[in-house]
Amino acid sequence: MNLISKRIRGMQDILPGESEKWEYIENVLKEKAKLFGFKIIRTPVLEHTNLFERSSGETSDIVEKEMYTFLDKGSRSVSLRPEGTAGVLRAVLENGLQGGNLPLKLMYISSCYRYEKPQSGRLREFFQFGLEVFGGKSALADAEIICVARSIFDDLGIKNLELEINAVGCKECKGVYNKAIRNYFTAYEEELCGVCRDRLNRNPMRIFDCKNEKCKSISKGAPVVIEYLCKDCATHLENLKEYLEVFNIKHKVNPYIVRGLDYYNKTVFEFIINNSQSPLTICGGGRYDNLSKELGGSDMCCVGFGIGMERLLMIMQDQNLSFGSKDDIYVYVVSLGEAYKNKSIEISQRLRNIGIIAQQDIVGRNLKSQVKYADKSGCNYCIFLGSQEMENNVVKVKDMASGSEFTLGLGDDFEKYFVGLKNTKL
RNA sequence: GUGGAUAUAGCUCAGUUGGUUAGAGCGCCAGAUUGUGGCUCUGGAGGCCGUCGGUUCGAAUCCGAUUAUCCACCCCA
Repeated sequence: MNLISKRIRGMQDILPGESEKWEYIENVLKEKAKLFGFKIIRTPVLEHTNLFERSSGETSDIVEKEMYTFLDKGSRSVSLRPEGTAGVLRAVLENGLQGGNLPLKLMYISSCYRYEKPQSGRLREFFQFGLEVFGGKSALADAEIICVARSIFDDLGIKNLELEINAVGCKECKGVYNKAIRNYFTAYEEELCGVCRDRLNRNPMRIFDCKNEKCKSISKGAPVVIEYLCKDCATHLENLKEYLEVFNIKHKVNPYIVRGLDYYNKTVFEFIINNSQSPLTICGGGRYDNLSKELGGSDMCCVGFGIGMERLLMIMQDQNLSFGSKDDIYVYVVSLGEAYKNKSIEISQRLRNIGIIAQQDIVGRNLKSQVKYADKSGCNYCIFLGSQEMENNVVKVKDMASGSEFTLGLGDDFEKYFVGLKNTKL
């Protein structure tokens, strides 16, 4: 086929067969978050570019080379959101929700965009599920969202999942620590890889992320943030650990977790899958108490996380997990000629009115082809409507699984029968 | 951004040293069976051989460029 236009690079069509899996996961995510009092927020895909420059940091890779940024017709620089948090926080501040009933708990499923080289599990358009709690200073807020994540993964049946937490300190302890760590790495400057030498000046903590063996071994001897926490930050971490105990959530402290976005303070955490060749992070988040002020808002404590939907789906498929079972009933109304079309429309409508999926022939096929189509599209029951049935005001019902047939009157019994089927299936 | 592989029907792929009108399996549509799905048989539709250019009497096949996809690296949620 020679279409005049094809899918844009890095974009994905989610077709029936696949879309049901998304629907299932999204429902689990939303329902679970609702149980903790989270409400859905929807924000625009497009934001002014400076929002992301401020939130992610102007020198971050995301802003420097991965954003879809362009001028709109009024010559304003706008960008497709590369992540979910900034837009949500902007919306909260702009609509004055920070002055309302706090803590405010919000969730979202957003499409996000990054101009990267596409690879399996990393497309240019991707979906992120996120939770944010605004106005929660206590470590209980941190613990609670971690608990939501943990419960979601448990509900989905994800295996080999570990929670790692860390503290990256506040402005003060971060400053002291950055000095210490810069001193340490400067001693090894010659041995570091090129990228890390650059990191040494810009953001030395990121050296921990390097996969270069040499850099890794040097990192091992480096001082860790936890040893440099101020009293407040240290207490916060201790409280978090205690709350996690109460929630009965296993965790370990990994002092080397440094998340890509540098707006985090105090708590950072990741859920990591350990069954594959290399560990894979499927959920990352933390506290970002300073971002609200950074964006020009009032002082407000924030904590949140994001889950990459594509990655979550991939892991579930790798682990052969179930995406729920469909308990819908689907009935196909087979009519044996044009003369019975109107009646078949009426019957289909009666079924839909009681919440049963109903289809009928709309292309004028013969009986055999109608049944074939019905079967292939997964129908549970076929209803036959022909001259014999019309005369007696009945239909013939066929159970497609067993192949058995019986006659059903078109009075009230008709609805009663299918409602009954529905109830036994639930 | 770097390297490697690939591109032929809706899908998975054959296609000889360059040689008539481009092939199979699956899927799709229909018939065999004028009131019944899964099995079988028969027929049919569906192709600018990714795109552009070059070599040649002749290109799906050789050469160049370009685009896209996959894998690894780089980077990163």
